[in-house]
Amino acid sequence: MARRPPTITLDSFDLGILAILQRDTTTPQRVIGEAVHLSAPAVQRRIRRMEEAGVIQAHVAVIDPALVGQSITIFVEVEVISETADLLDAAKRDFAAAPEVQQCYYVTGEADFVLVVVVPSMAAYESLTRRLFFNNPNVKRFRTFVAMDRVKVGLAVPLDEASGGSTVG
Amino acid sequence: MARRPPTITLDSFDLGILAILQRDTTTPQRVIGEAVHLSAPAVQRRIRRMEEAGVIQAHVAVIDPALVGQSITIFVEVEVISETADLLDAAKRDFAAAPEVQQCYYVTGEADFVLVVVVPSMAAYESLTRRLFFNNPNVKRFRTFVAMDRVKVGLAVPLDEASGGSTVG
DNA sequence: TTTGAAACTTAGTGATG
DNA sequence: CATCACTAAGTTTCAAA
Repeated sequence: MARRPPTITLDSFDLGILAILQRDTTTPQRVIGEAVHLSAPAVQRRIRRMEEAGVIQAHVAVIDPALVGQSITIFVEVEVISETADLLDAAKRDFAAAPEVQQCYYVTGEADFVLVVVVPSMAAYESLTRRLFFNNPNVKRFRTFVAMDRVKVGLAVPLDEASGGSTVG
Repeated sequence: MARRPPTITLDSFDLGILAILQRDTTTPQRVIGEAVHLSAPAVQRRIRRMEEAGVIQAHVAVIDPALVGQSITIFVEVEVISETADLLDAAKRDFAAAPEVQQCYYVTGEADFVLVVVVPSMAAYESLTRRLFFNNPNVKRFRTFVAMDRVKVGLAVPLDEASGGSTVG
């Protein structure tokens, strides 16, 4: 596991680099350098520094689920009965462990968890609900929202390059 | 824009390659080749083919929102008044255009849209709700779920390598 | 058709000023 | 931080299965 120093300061160069990388990691460092007015080695040093700091968590390929036979995206709100720490942790582990679960957030509000699920069929989803929800005595209820259109999908973070720099701990 | 042929067949080699790339795009083709028992050029040809087919949509860096000053992730359910095609399209365009909106799905069920929003503060979120929801006469109501824990975040698709191959149109 | 081996080209990396 | 030199990876070519 990568160590994460408690704090890191990002200047506008770093934010400019991030803005490019979160759209296309294959961009040559030389081209990035031209865009942010820096040499390629300088760009590389900043990228490595941000990787070590945990700002850049990974470089991944984005796959179209429909083209690999996983054509259904479902949104699930889950409400639990008991919110004791250990029961919550158990639920988190169960949800996160399922490969069909793309994303899982523990939230405030009328629900306790929100999941984004990708499955090949409704039958597969039904099977998943049995495994994750009906089999879990701590799940009070869940609501299903089937996606008819993936209007916008991604993990891109808004990088307001306007603000000079950001120091975060 | 990349053209997308109507159909493509993926064999177990392709699925093996995808399984690696959606976790780490920086893996050298030579290493991928060793993992799936193929030479580096063969791996490269298959990657390019999948890119052209749209199976691989992009290669992106995953950024920790908290470390770039965007520390709040919010989940929003939106219900609209009228579901005519043009009003829906307008809503889709508005939501997708906002950089704070990381993901947007048009869904069935009690809500019409589900959004994943990333903002630096609740004030910024309030401002966003004014812009996207209160200003839009077609938005009936919306419900907010603030994420207290990002249990699992990613776009990784379940690739059941077990199934020999998949043909999708 | 698709593969693997080798040559080639380009990008990533480290040293120096 | 930029320039240069070096290494390693990505890419093309081509012959064979």
